[in-house]
Amino acid sequence: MGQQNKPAADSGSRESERRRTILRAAIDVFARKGYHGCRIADVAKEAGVAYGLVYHYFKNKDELLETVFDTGWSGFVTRVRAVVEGEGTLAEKVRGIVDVAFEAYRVDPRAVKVLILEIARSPAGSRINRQTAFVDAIRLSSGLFSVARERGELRPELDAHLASALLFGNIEMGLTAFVVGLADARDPEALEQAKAQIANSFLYGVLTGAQAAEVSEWKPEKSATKSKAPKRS
Amino acid sequence: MGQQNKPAADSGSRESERRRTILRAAIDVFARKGYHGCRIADVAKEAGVAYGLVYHYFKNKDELLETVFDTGWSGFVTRVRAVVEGEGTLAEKVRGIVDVAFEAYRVDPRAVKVLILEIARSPAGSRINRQTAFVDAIRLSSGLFSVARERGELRPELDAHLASALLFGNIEMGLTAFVVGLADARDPEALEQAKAQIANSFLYGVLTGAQAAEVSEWKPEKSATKSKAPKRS
DNA sequence: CCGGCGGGTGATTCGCCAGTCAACCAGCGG
DNA sequence: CCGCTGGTTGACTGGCGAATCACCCGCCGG
Repeated sequence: MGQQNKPAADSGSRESERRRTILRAAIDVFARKGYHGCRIADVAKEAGVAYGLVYHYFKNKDELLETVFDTGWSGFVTRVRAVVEGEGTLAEKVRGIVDVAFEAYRVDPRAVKVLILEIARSPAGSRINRQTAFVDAIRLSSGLFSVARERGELRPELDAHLASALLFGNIEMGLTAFVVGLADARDPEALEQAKAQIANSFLYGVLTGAQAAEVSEWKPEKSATKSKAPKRS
Repeated sequence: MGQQNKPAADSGSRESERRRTILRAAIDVFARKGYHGCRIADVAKEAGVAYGLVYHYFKNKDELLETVFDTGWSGFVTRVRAVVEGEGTLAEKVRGIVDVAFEAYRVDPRAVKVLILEIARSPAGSRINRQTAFVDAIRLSSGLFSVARERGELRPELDAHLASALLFGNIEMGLTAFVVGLADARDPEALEQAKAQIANSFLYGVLTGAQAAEVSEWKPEKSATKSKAPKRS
């Protein structure tokens, strides 16, 4: 009986509704109690399904986490790649990447929380090398910086990898501030502002003088939000 | 050496030799296998003591982790505070903070690894709010930036808290690169370079033009020796 | 010499939770 | 109407590991 109607088999295409429900529930519970702090029973209850069903769709707890990771991360990387490979100046692309990250957070804060808090730094355990994944993202955008450096847009003393790492460091820390509650996540104003500040200070920090001058002139064009924040100086 | 009675009682002063051995072992094992991946038995074996003795010195596994955290983090914060409250320009202090972090890594990479990978972002679980601790550090140095902004050294549109968060984000990401193996930790040259790049790109990113100009002139005075920043006490 | 005390030991206990499995139920084709 | 198939259920179990506890031993004071 070489049968393999395993729902997991055709990944991505049309997984059952149930599977997605469980995945969703897993994200929520992980976000609330952490991977180690949550029981499969919790996930099942959250999803409103029987305990055993979780194991019908996922081999084990690790695979569940792994799937959460793959889903979220691959979506992110895909969008980042689109930005990296698209048209635009370095500055525009950097802004683009920051946008992607913050948009992801706006759309689904809990998923981002899980990615940041649970997965990004997590020691040995399951098979997935999240470190590899993380490193891949850094490498992906580091190409951007090598090119820019050759063009003389980047401070020559900067290492491309490090620059890339710093960008993600900034983004991650900015998001962490929200995740952790340092900043108010429900305030869209705050999000916009943080986004702009992260991109700007990173660009100022990394570009050569000539390029940096242009940064100052940049204004957020699409004011989906209200006018720029009145900053008291 | 003098002998002391309740080991746990007088915290910090002179805890028994044994207690410290166990703590040390815990750090090593946590660094190797992660908090959740390690058994108390592993810690005991690593320390070369009996299983039960661990419970003689620590109430439970959580308290063990908590102690690791407190020890490492408070040391770090103390040094950071010294820098913050010491003499010097903003740029010098920023460099000082970066120094403190990297020096800590140089001295005890494994402890730093545990702090970064296991504790810094870790969800609900034990009592300690590491998040609070983290936030405290950010607040601590954010004062630096408020002052700097009033003096006009800082780009006026920057939020002091965010700037501070970004600094730690940069540092953390830089260290993570080593912890994770992206960069070669055994190369002291690489460490020095990363340090300089982090400090510089952050400063460029955050300072006003006038101040930033001075950054370019800065040179690491000694490659082998540490900077003038108050190093270990 | 005795007894008590505090550091030190490690087999035992005990609760928890991932993962299993037999039974259940809807639909459907014959 | 029957029986098969595949999604669905939840009681159950097996192992694992945190925490306990009864015991050990060297020292000190009386």
